[in-house]
Order: sequence, then C-alpha cells, then structure tokens
Amino acid sequence: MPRRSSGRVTLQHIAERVGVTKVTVSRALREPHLVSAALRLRIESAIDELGYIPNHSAGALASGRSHSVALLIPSLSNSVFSEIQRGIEEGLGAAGYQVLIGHTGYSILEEERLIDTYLCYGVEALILPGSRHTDHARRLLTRARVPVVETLELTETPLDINVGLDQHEAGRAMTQTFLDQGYRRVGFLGARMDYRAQLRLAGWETAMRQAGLSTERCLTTPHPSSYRLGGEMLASMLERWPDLEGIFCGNDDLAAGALFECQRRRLDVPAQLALAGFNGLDITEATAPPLATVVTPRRRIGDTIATRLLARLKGAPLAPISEDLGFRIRRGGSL
Amino acid sequence: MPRRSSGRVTLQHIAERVGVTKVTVSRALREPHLVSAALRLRIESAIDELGYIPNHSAGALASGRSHSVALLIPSLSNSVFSEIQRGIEEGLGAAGYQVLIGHTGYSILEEERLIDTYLCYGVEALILPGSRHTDHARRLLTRARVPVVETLELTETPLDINVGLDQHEAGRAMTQTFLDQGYRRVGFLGARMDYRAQLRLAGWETAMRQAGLSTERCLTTPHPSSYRLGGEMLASMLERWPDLEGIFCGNDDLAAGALFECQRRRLDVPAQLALAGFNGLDITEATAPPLATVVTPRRRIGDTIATRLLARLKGAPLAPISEDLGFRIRRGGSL
DNA sequence: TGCCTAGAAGTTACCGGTAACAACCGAAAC
DNA sequence: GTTTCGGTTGTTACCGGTAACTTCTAGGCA
Repeated sequence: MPRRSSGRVTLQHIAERVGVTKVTVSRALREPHLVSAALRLRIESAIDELGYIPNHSAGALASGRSHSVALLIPSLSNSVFSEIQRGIEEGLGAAGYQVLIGHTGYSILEEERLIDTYLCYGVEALILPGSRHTDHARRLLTRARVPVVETLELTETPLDINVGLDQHEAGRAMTQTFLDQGYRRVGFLGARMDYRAQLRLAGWETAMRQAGLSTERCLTTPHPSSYRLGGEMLASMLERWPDLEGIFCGNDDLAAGALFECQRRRLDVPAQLALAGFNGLDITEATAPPLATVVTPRRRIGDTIATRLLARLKGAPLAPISEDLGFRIRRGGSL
Repeated sequence: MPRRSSGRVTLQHIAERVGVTKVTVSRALREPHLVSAALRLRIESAIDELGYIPNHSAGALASGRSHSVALLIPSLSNSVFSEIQRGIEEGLGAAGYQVLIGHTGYSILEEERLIDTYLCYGVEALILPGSRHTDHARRLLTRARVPVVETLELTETPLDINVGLDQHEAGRAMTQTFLDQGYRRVGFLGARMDYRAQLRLAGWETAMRQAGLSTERCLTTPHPSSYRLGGEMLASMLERWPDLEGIFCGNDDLAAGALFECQRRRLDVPAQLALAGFNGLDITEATAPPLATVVTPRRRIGDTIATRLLARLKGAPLAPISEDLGFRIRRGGSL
C-alpha cells in the first residue's frame, strides 16, 4: 500500500492495467523494438487512457542520466543571446537533450550559484557566458567532471570547450576603421563594463595608442546599458569633449541611443559625428542611417557549441580548445 | 558495493566520514535546528571538504516535491517578458522555488510539448503566456492538478490564475487617442499576429467603426516582427494609402522601425504621420521623437503572479480568477 | 527427438535521497 | 529512585524508475 497517494499515474499502474510488469512497460517506452508489436500497442493505449506522465526524477536517478544541459546567459533581455541559444537548442534538442536556461545578471557570484543549482539537477553539461568564474565555481566544475563550454570571448586557458571571438581584436579593428576613414578624435562610450566590454575598451585604447592618438575621450559606467543611457552619456561626452569626431559605443543599444540623441540635436551622423556599436543586432540595420557595428557570428557560435558539445557528450576526451569564429565590421552609414 | 561508481559524493559518503547515518546528514541540511551544533559543524566541514552536491532528482523523488516552477515565454528575444520574469523570479526565488524557463516560439503546439516536458520534471506550477492552448495541453494541465497561471491577456474562462490586461480594450483606447487628437485616417500595422496581436487589431477596428471611420487601412503579416519589417511595411502602407494620417503599430518594434523609415523619408512625425506602438519598451522613450505607446504593467504582472501563485502553492484552493492590471497610454511625441 | 538460439517478458537490486517512527539519553519533576 | 520529557540520532521502508541478469518459449536444425 502506498505511503503517499500522489494520485499520479505510474508505470506500475500501466503495468497492472495491461497485465505485465512495469519493466516491460518501461522497455516499451525506451526500447520499443524489444517488445512485441501487439503488446506495445496495448501498452501505448493504456498509457494515453490513463494519462501517464513519466517521472523524470525517477528516471534520472535510476539511469544516472538527466538528458539535460544548462545554458547560462547574462540577461534574458539581452538579445545577443537569442540566436546563440537557438543554435544550441536546435542541435542539442535533436539529440534528445533538454536545455535549461538560467541568467546570471552579469554576476559571476550568481553564475556560481546557478552552476551549483544545475549540478544538483544533474545536467550533463554547462554552457557559460564568458571565461571568468569564481574560484569556487571552477572547483565545482572541475569536480563535477562535466563538459563545460565557455563562450563569447576567447581565453588562453579554456576549462574545456571555448567558442567565441577575440573581443579585444574586434574592438581594435572597429577603432581602426574609424581611423582609416580619417577620424582622429574618437571616443569610447561604455556601460555595464563586464569583462567583454572591458576587452573592447582595451582594443580601442590599443588602436588609438598605436596611432599616437589620445585615449582621454572615454566615458564608462557600471550601470546596465540601455537606449536612454546611450543618449545621456552621449550628451555628457559632447559637453566634456565638444571636439569629438566619432564615438565607438561598447554595444548596439548604446550606439542606437546615441544616434537618437544626435537626431534630437540635429547633429548629422556621420558628417558631424560618426558612431559605431557592437554585435550587429537587428536595430543597427534599421536606423537612419544604419549603424556601423561589429557583426558577431552568433548563430554560428550556437551551432558550433552544439556540435562540439555533442562530440564531448558522446565520449570525446577532454582536450581543452579555443575556437575563434571571428567577426565582421559593417560600416552601415554612421561611419 | 555500488553497482555504478558514479564518482559522485553522496550523503552516505559524508555520513561515513563523520560517523553518523545519512539521515542525520540529510537532516542537518534540511532542518539544522534538529541537529546539535557540534555535529552540524562537523557535517558542514565534511560537506565542503568532500564537495558534496545534493542530487535533486533523488530529493524530488523521495519527497514528492521539486521546488521548481515552469515559466513559458513566447520568445527569448521578446523583451516584453524580461520584466515579468524578473518579478516572478524574485517572488518565487525568495520562497525557495527554482524557475525553469522555456520558450514556445509563439506556437501552442510547442507549448503543449513543453508542458509535457515540464510536468515530467515535476514542476509544482506552470506559468503560460496567453490563454489559448491545445486541447491536449488543457487535458494535461487538468489531470496534473498543478496550479496554472495564464498571463498577458485576460480570459473569461481562466483555468486557474489569470493575470494580465484587456488587450482589446488597450487597442481600442490607443486608437481612440488618435481620434481624440483629430486623426481620422488611422491605419493598423501588425506582424506575427498571435492572439494578442489579433485582439489589439480588433480593438482598433472597434474604435474606428464606432467613430464611423474606415478600417481598410490595415496591413498585417504572419512573419515575426522586427524593426526592419516595421520599416518595410510602413513603406507598403504609404504606397497603398498615401492619405494615411496615423498608424497604430501592433508593437513597439514595428513602431520604431516605422519611425526610422519616416526619418529616412524625411516625413515629419507626428506632423505628417502620427505613430504609436504597444508595450512601452525602453526604446519608445529613447527615439526622436519618443513613441506613443500603450504602457503595460509588466513588472506588476510579474509580482502579482508570484504573489497569487505562492498563495496557491501554500494551499489556497482552486478558485479561477482573472486579474486585470490595466494599462496606460503614453502620448510620447509621435502622436 | 533433442539441442541450440533468439526473441520476449520477468526478477532482483539498486539509484540517493526523505518521511515516519523508534530508540536512546540526561536532566527535571514527582 | 522512578517517571517523564525534550532533544538527538538511528531504523526502516519507500519514492518511481532502470540496468543487468534470468527465465521461458517457440522454432530451426542436425
């Protein structure tokens, strides 16, 4: 007699209804070819008559496999991740994995908490945004012996699989594009300033210094980036450095916000001020003029992650690797 | 002797290390006040020496509780949901629930699949976008006897908890705002045309008809909405109905895209063409001019869902209810 | 006829926790 | 001194599946 009458239909109920053991029912679901066709049909009809819903916890516990993978992203509202996520989900979904999504809010402490949570859930792999983690998170990942993907930026010392692009080089290249077009007093505008934003900023500094130009025209804030903030910060920068010829914004949101502010001020872009963003989101192609940006291969990142991860999950040995998927500069019309 | 040496540290390992039974260790974790302070300390240090990670599946199986809730959203890239989600996550997170996110891609078939998946995971509640579901999904939900939240739009026949706003009325009210400002030839531009978009369109029709005006200036597409699409569709509409005085766009993305197209055409907004969107996303406040929009109380929707759901999870009986959180019209500068 | 084999279903033990209850122990109460 | 009781820890059974192995049966073949 059951201790708790959960009310839930179990394999046992199906088995009794059909007159077989629950193992046979389980087998009919997992390895149908091992069960005779006639019996399989009876089992299937019992299953949907009674409304059986498998208990994932029980299955995972018994088999030691959860068929799920955790994908951590910095923020749900950051559209940069939606294409990456699509690639991942299509690839892993087809192989029978469920993708569990969590968001870190750009905090490696929260990332640590989520890694812990999802390891409790028994995920078979973890996909993390970035290569910076707390020490404790590293310890958890190492001990768990689970495939790990670090994405977005590249690192010299990948934990396992690392797929992304060289953010510093991308920042440098975009700045160089300004310089190639003859702009000299090029500023940098950044928000949030997570690690990747810092790398882009460093890329800007590198290019400016190499050209013997000043890196003083730089305004950053730890606040979350937004259109509105882009406009406000542009205003501050113009006030402080009225001689600015161009501004490289750390991401597309800021660039769009800056563009809107220019429109309000009837500042001609790019004639009076050139602008560029980073990521190549939809909006950069839609504005008037379209925004210059660094187009990142997000869909390809997602696909690559899925492919490499599946190989690891199928047994490929741990062999830390960094894969650089590059980027493309798009001049748009704002530069 | 273990059948599979999973390598994973279990309660049993901790127990042996400390010299107690695993039940005591389990208790130290779940109900620390029932374990003596000295022992608790020894257990805790053993736990982080050995790096114990609880097995959620085992706990869920034994206790019949998963401490998790599923949140389905139409699309990860739809920023409408990020604030709703924040409210939900804060409320439920504080009460010890983990929120599992899935996205339906605006498809009720995919929603059905996800409902099934998450019921397998044993979620203790489901939060769904909208009130339209497949018959099978309804059957699953009913049989599972799990609290369900339907959100975004309101319905006459909620399955359980329904929190949202009257999309038809909001569409009507925004259209009325055009009319109040003296606009007469007001068109409607819509994409994706999911159920909520249809309700907004219907609201527009209602207002126009009530005012004795034509509802012919309407262009919709099943394609996903985007900035670019907003621009393209605006172009089509202007070509077809050059006499348009204003356009109500089914969402903010389309409205922003339409605004950008106006800027390219040097069409003055609102003097030559008034525009409005729907949702009150950030971008509507940033553009030049700011976009008129229907501001939806997304954060409050999230908070309300969390509150009502927690009450149900704590045992409040099933008593289907619709809660209307209203909306606010913001004229911006584009209308 | 008897042996072998493959296919189909059953047996058993176990995954790693938790609920419910039992047992123990020392101090306060009688 | 015995009873009682609250605070601690242990015992047992079970959650709902799955892996590995065993058993049974019918048919093929020498």
